[in-house]
Amino acid sequence: MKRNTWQREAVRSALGTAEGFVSAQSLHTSLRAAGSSIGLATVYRALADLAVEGDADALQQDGESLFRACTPGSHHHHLICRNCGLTVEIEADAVEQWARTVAAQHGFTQPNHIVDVFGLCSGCSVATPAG
Amino acid sequence: MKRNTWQREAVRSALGTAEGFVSAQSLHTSLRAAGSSIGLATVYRALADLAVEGDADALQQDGESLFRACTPGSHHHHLICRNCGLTVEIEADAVEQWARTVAAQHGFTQPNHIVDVFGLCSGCSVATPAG
DNA sequence: AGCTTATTGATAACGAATCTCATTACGTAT
DNA sequence: ATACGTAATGAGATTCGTTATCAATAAGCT
Repeated sequence: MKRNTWQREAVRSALGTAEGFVSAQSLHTSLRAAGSSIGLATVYRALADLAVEGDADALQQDGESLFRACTPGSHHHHLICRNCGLTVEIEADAVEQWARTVAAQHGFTQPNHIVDVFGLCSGCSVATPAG
Repeated sequence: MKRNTWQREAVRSALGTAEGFVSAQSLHTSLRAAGSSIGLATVYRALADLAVEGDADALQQDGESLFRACTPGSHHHHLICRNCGLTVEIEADAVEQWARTVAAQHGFTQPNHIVDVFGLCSGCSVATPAG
């Protein structure tokens, strides 16, 4: 049976207040800095659960997994600022259909897809020269 | 100055003969099994170089980087079989434009994107029951 | 051939993520 | 309320992919 613990709620809450995608390690550091006694392994476990339940999105960058709270139940992708991590959820039916079509055209079944767009948000575009 | 070594060529060649995406570790193992004395660090370095030069594509899965030889100079994405690793290069101007448009709509500049489609190839679809 | 220095490779070091297992505490039954 | 079974926790050890170290090697130029 699945139990409700304050640790899970702390992770869920901390993930909700984070601006963009966060690593398990940095989330753990934040929680400890805020006075929590939560363990690192528990943060990893809670994040994995949230991702499975659909309450968090995950992406892999530089060999580490990053997580972010997301609106549950809806399939969407992300527009992420390379500089500050600001993230916008985007829906794209056109891309969903394109993925299905391309897969079918090559005889592939049960298609999945990974679609993420990175860039510099308007604020960081001003602060950072092009290059 | 950049130098040409038989090690680089061995990695390039081994990557070219691989069916789908391969990890640095497995590529190293293959090369050693074939009698080469190449070192693991060199394989990592060569793969990183190939990726930078645009002669190899990279993707991250389960916390490890996978590489694959690709047609240089062309921007494209991949349709990858989850089961056997068979990979098809796909071009999609529509997706490129969509990514640029979405980024611009939200004030993002210098857009990048990660787009990969996973599924079961026709062969594996037959062999593997749905689910 | 000689020289400069980029490259190599064995190994150590690093870091993210997982495993271990004794302890804790959630949820239910009493 | 109290007791109980067991899921969950957490400190530390462990695994595993990747990178850094550094002496030895060899590529490319003169």
